[in-house]
Amino acid sequence: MSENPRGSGESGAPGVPGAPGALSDAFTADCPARDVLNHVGSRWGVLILAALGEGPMRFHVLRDRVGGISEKMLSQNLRALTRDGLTSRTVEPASPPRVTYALTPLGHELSSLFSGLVDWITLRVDDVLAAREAHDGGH
Amino acid sequence: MSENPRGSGESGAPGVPGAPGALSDAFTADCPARDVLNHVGSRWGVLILAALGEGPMRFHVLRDRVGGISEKMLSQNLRALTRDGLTSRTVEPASPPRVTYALTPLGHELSSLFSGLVDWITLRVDDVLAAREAHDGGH
DNA sequence: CGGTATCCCATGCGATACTG
DNA sequence: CAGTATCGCATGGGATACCG
Repeated sequence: MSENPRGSGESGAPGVPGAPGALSDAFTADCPARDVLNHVGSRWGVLILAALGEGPMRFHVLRDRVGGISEKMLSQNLRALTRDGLTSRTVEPASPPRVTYALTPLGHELSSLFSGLVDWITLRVDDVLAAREAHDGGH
Repeated sequence: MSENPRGSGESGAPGVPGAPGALSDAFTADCPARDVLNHVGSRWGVLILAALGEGPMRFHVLRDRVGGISEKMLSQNLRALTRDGLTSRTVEPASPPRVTYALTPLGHELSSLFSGLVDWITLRVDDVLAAREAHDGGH
């Protein structure tokens, strides 16, 4: 994403980025919170964290659990999540190398939120589909 | 929302979209739930729904609230969300046209989840940043 | 098994301009 | 005010091939 040319000219928006101890929320364009949101709320981030909420998993198990993800994307997202302190990577030295990913305490909090999201979608997907058809058909 | 429920777990045969009685969750690649997740969990979808959780808003107010969004993206996302039955679009016939967007009951449920996410990020962004610096510095 | 590197295309998204 | 249309590029992300 690019810089916001208008800067922080938000009217009434809470949080001034850069101010010491200021409350910076994800609604503000130029603040770190937005960056974290884009990481974590990416196409695969949600599913990976939600999957790891079910327990630690090895690479291929995780790849299996998150349907449709490529190894490249899994690896890439996992590195980003580990860098952000949300997941941990543990290597057990064995003849077949054994790498396990797990949630950190920080990641566990997020995982709970995302599990809630996944659950909501499972519950409401029919309603959304019905609304979509009603909208397309009726219009 | 759920603490850590296995509610979204796989029950029986996974990965067969359209199978009668099959529970289709967002972990499955080719199911509608995944599609909904990608819509709703997009870069702007989260912020738009979270913003509308504060109350109905007109176009430019919403554009102001969601820092950095272009009018094109706002319009595009708003149409998608309305099509999915998550937001409503109300036009008041006036000399300056007055259009107000609001959450539907369905959208309100999602908005609550996303507000939780935004709040979490606001709370934990410092921890993530610290972890990132520790990772980069130590590496 | 658990990755990384390269190629390449699809599309998300911003900038700009135009409309009712 | 509240959008839509068009252009163009940066990025996301799949396919494939290769490495420890």
